[in-house]
Amino acid sequence: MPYTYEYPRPALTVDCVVFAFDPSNKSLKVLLIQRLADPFKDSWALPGGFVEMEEDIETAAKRELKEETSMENIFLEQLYTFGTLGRDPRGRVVSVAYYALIPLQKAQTPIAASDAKAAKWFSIDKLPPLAFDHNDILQLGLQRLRGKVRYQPIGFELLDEKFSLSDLQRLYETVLGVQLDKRNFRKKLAKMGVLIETDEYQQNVPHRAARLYRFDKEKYHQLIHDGFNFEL
Amino acid sequence: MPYTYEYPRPALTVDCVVFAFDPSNKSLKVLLIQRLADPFKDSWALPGGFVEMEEDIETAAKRELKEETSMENIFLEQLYTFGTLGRDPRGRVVSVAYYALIPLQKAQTPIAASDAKAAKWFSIDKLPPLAFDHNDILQLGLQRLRGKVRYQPIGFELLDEKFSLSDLQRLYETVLGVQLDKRNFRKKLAKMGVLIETDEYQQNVPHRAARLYRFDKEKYHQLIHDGFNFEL
DNA sequence: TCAAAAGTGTTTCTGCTACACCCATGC
DNA sequence: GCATGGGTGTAGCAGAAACACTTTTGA
Repeated sequence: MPYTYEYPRPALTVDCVVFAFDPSNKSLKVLLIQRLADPFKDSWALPGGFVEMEEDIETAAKRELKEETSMENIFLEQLYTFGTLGRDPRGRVVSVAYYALIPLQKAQTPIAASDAKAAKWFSIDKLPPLAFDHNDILQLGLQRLRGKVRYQPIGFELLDEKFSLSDLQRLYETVLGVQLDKRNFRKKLAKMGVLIETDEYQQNVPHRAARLYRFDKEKYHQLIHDGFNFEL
Repeated sequence: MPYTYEYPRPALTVDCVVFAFDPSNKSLKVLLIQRLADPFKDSWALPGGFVEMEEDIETAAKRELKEETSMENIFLEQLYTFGTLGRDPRGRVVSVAYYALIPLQKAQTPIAASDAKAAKWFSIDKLPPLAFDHNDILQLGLQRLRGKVRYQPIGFELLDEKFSLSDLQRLYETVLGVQLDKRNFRKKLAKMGVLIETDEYQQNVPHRAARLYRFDKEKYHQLIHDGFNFEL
């Protein structure tokens, strides 16, 4: 069933840089799949695939994500469109890259979809060589995450719905690669007033249990509307 | 000469949001073309066109820009890729949008390219209705410009190579939509040390002539390298 | 009782804000 | 000589940074 056009057209794909954060060892992780077929058979690559004709690009990205993680309602934003000649040995392929943030706790063990031999979380400082220009894409995603995390509250997307202040601090320290002062960090967040104190505490920890908080999206949007600026 | 593929493929285009700044009346301008053919014949639209098969996407954007403005070496950055179903009545068309910044002084009168009846600068607060989803694209470009101008020195791209401090201040006031204090603005810039004082002054002004400055790109990149952060 | 992390205030210092007058030039 | 924008310094204040000890819990 062939499709014919008057002028040549590139193929259109999506690729996803999926981040997760493990507070226990302060490591930022990326989801990779191992390719089942050539080109780059057995190489690790970003999850992705072709955009269907009757499907929005972002929908395609969500579909691919669901295949690998069985998760829906994931935080997802467009990152950049890669279309240099020769980036795919099969011919002209333009790829719209997205980045996604998911709470590691909720993420089940990743599933190898039909086009993958395996799917696995990799710590961003222990990455294997990647297929195509996927390393460029991944690095750009990382850069975007680091840039955006400090003036938009997207970091919360990497934590469970309820989290301790120390986990939040560990997240920021990891993503930004800095050391933060506990008291100043808490003071700043308290002043912003976008955290809701719950009555719950950590369970089964071998030390004093930390109180858990939730991010107050409503309040945040209201504050934004009034000209507030989230920062650090 | 038809081209045939096993699966259907969207057409790929580029669209450019081209900004310029007129310090004399503090207005931010956008370049629009008037469409020569259907769909949206006679409507105003962003300059753009199809991406050739053997051409990088950014190269396509530069080519389109050169056709309308006869300028090369323009500041150009990818903005977002628009691909919702139904955004073009002719069928599935995915458009990679770019935004460009050019110094109004250097820009000659825009030229209507082959696909355009006219090309004209519009002040962003007096825009005509636009074809396709081009208003969305334009607004996103504006948002990006406003967001980026405060922590990356891209504003200089909208000024001549040599400019007065007042022009620079007017630019920031216009883009950000705020009023700035002259002394504080100058103090901040002086402290950053990314401006080179020239020995030249404004010509033919009916008042004291302002000294002209240049942006020091070298110095800026060196400072960035040392962990400096441009802001405001 | 020990280990491990949670939780909590004050002081210092730096950087932002607010603010007004004289200067040079063209008409 | 007048109108127009160019150019310059200081004082007060708010917010960031630095910093150490007590509390709770499980083992």
